[in-house]
Amino acid sequence: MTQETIKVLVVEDHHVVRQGLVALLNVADGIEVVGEAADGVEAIAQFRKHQPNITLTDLRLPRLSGVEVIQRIRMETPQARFIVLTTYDGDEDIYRALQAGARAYLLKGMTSEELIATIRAVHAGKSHIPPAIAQKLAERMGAEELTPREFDVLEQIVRGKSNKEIATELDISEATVKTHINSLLGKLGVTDRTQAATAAIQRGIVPLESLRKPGP
Amino acid sequence: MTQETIKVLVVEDHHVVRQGLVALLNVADGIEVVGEAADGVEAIAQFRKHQPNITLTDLRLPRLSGVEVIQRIRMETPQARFIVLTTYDGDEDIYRALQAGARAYLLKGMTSEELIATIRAVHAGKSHIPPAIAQKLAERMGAEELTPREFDVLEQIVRGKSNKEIATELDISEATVKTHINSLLGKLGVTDRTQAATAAIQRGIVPLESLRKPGP
DNA sequence: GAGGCCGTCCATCGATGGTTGGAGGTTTGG
DNA sequence: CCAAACCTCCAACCATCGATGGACGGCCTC
Repeated sequence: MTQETIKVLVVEDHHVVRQGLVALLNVADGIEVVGEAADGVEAIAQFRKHQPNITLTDLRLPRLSGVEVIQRIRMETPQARFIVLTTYDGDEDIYRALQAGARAYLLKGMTSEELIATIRAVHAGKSHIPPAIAQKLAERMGAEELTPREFDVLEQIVRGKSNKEIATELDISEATVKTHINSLLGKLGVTDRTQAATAAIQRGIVPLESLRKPGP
Repeated sequence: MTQETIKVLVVEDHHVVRQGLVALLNVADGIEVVGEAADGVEAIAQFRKHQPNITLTDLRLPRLSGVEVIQRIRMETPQARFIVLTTYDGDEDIYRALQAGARAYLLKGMTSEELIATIRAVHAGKSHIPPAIAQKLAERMGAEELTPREFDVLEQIVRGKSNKEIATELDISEATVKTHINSLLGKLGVTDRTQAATAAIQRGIVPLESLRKPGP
């Protein structure tokens, strides 16, 4: 069965979690951790260096997000295989990760047996999406895509800006802001800006970290 | 130095993270993991059974939150010592954990050396709060406490309810709702309900998980 | 080139939200 | 017992928001 060992790259920014994962995987039969990375840039460097069979990665990473890591690596190595392992389960994250080419999406709550089984399965060419995740994905699929402009407006709403402020910020009229809001409310399936803000956060459309300060 | 081994209870709901922590701690000198728990109720049972010197716990747990676990255990065993280890850094969480009697608050990003050093320090009777956390705590200290009623209203705001709906829900007049909102806006240092909602989520005043559905 | 989608703009209107400045009742703690 | 903090309610005002129904040019695709 396990005639060849599976080379795994572990990408995770929390030290203790990463060390734990490495420890877990290294005792597993036929799996060898060939590299570790604590952020997106490092992840790409480590990938180039070790050419792992499987890259196990978190989504929220410093410097480059997990999705970006997947996209960039697949540009140079399309056959690379990815498993996303994260705490978050916002629809948008799942969608984007799978869209980018991840073969599996696991939540950190799963057991190490499941993790190892998934690594073997993905290495064997299969995909694996747990039912709970598939469910969310299905919901997300039915939803309409926000246009770039609507996204800009939504972001400002989450930052607590008024229509007038958004108009100034994006250099458009307040009427236009209202138009965008109106259509994004519909797409998100909500009825006012406050609901839009919480929905955006919950679904991971606007990452909570981006709220701290950074202006455009 | 380490004449006696420190007995540690690890409370963490994510399997892989917990296994990782246990693996890390067990190789450390003078530290022994005497029990593990995946939720709050189990944590209390394990504590009673093993009487650990240190309880290392996450805050977000199924069934009983980390804060509740700390409070309940300290009722029967006031000298119990707690280290909170979490991914989240909302001001409110930090405040409540420390308030409940935690001796240290660490983010999962820290190295295993730091973790082990902190366990030793806390066991030796010291407290340890990293500077970044102390900073947040200081901010939170300057803020006024929300009254229970204001909290109720805030929760409804986060759920996207209108003033009228909140009035019905809490069985008070819309005027009263407005009064509460007015005063909570002031306390949170924001100017409208949308900002109040995002601030509440960011600071951990209203947990994001509570948004899924559960009515009163 | 016709139909779509997008982004921009507009006006109007009713609904909702936030401000101000009261006022009365309760509970709690010194 | 009194003060302080809380909860409740009110009215009336203005600002903001969201809904509606257009309108126009640009761009892409078929």
